[in-house]
Amino acid sequence: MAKPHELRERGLRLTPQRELVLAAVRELDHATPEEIAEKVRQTHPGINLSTVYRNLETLENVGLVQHSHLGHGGASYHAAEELAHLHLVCGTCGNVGDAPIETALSFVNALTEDYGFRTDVSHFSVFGTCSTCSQAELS
Amino acid sequence: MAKPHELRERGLRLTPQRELVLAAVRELDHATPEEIAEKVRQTHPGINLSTVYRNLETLENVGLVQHSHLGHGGASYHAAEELAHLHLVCGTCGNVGDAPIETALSFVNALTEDYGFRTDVSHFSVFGTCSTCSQAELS
DNA sequence: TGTGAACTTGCGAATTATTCGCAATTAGTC
DNA sequence: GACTAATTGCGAATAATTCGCAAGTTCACA
Ligand SMILES: [Mn+2]
Ligand SMILES: [Mn+2]
Ligand SMILES: [Zn+2]
Ligand SMILES: [Zn+2]
Repeated sequence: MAKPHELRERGLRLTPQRELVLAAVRELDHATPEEIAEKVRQTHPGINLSTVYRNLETLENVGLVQHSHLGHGGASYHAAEELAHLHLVCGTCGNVGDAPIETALSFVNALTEDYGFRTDVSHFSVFGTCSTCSQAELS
Repeated sequence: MAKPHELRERGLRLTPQRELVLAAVRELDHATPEEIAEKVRQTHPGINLSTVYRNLETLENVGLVQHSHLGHGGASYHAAEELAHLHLVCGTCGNVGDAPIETALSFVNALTEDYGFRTDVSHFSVFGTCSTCSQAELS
């Protein structure tokens, strides 16, 4: 995982920390910097949280990882090559569900046509109420 | 602005701070707690930031204000009675554009039908690249 | 194989955003 | 007016993220 040339190819130096951060992002899904740090510590206990933050930023700059917002703040990271999908976040129970990007296709196209706005579907979260919580509301 | 009974009706006590916070949310648009505090200070210089936070939470609980996320974190508040609209946030220049909710109608309906997910269109921000930045990219 | 410049890391401190605890102050009720 | 519960201000506590800097590493190249 995280072959050397993936990083060098993009002009990045290859350090154990950087490789491990990238590997962790790929293994975990929608992971926060803190969760990524924890994962990396299984192999490299000494890694500092600020190193994780710096590497996430660097890796995002060269397009190897991306972040999105699932909760009311903070960022979660995922591998860039991962299949893009929508996040349906329930504001009541906090659950995060997935949906294929195609669901948003006509919406995305409408924004492009009407405003010339190119939507990054994988970055935005869709907030609302999940079906479970909707039903519970009927009480 | 912020007539007494609006608050009492909902079981809230009427304090100058609370009235002013609500008034500020209505005058400003997409305001952060800090911006709201500043606005309130024009009339009531002594207000504490934590009072603003507490009142925003209280007002949101009774449905008078709502929050949404425009940037990469933090929350912005707006009056609940305000016409709901989408926020198109450009990740390149940071601009926040508006679009009518209708644009998302078929998308929202699809989520309801496929997942029973009731989308809160006014809460989610749509990330992407605005037309200006898209064009600038062609260089 | 060295060497050195540029890049990274660890560490602790600084920021920023938000929340808490608590005593003093008010608002609403009777 | 008197009482009770809600609210405020204040300062401290958290949490999340960023910075500065000295020490350690990586990589290019001699
Ligand atoms: Mn939110
Ligand atoms: Mn973001
Ligand atoms: Zn739910
Ligand atoms: Zn832009």
